[in-house]
Amino acid sequence: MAENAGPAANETLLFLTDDQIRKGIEAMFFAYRGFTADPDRILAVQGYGRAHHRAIHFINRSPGTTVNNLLAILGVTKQSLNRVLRTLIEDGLVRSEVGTRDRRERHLYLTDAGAALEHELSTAQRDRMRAAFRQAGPEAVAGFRRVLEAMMDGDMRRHYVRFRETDS
Amino acid sequence: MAENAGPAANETLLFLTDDQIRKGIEAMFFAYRGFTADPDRILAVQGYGRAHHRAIHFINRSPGTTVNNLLAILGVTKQSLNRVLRTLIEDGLVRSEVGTRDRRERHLYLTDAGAALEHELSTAQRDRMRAAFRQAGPEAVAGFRRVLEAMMDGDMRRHYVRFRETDS
DNA sequence: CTTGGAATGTCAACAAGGCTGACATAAATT
DNA sequence: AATTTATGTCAGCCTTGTTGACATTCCAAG
Repeated sequence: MAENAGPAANETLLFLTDDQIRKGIEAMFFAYRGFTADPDRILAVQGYGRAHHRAIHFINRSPGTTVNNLLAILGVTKQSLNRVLRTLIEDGLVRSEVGTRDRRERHLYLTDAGAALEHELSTAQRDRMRAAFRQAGPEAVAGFRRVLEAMMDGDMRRHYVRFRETDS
Repeated sequence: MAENAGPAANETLLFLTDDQIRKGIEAMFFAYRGFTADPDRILAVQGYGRAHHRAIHFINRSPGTTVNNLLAILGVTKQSLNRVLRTLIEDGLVRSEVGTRDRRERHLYLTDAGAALEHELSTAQRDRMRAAFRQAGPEAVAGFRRVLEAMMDGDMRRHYVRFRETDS
């Protein structure tokens, strides 16, 4: 959208000094901690971890997604995901259905209990994000998103962009 | 789910819809993966992990910092930090000096080898951050920082803000 | 139709790096 | 002298990453 063809070049490039870059790096580090803090607290009570949250989030995001699909998004090994998935299924939060078209595939859905936990987690995380957005203002939010999108690996950006298409 | 204000506020608060918030959440998730990907690759070769990177980063940022200081910044237990620190000291990347003013304290410094690894890691991470900053532009970077600062926990923001001053 | 390879998912075992609890030691403080 | 503070260590647990081995299913070539 808005392009940065603005002021004099030396002014503009101040934001690219090593010191500014390092400040950005530390901002990512500290902010990510805040980003995960609230869900982590909820998950700890139930004996789950961040991996469970990620699985629940993306199953909720794409009901009926396959294990392979989830692997590509989460970027972990299938064995690692499978362990998390197994506990979620055993605990009745996730339902796994054998594919009809291809019976090797397992399609994943949240149960009512799973949806309830998802809601609790995402509410906590959204509350913090919403407060930060509100405090920073709409233009800052647009910039936040532009920088983050530029920071993603290409294949991850693909997953991110694909999700965007589902909105309005 | 939506915590939208009245219809009149709709236009100005579009960036606070649940859908926008969710995009921000997923942007954080995917971007953080990119953020750590390059250092992770370097660290894996040397047999280190992200915990070593964090220790090295903050020792480099505040040479002579104490163990307790580092604990507060990193937000881990001393047992956990000590394990990482011990390997770094054994491998000759970090030097631990008994404090002169208070001889209970250990002041931490990077050795030349430690500084070399730090430089390799931060170069990789900075390159990506710089590319993202350049691509997004200065206004976006300002917004990025504003949102991240608002997302931090209060005590973490304290460490973040303090980084310019000579610490301890 | 059969068979071999590819895709998908599961089980087992191991390592990194969090955590808690208990305890030791040395130095500073009261 | 007693207590508190800063640090280090041992033991053991949990989550979550890894690889290796293996079962099941599908599909396509022979």
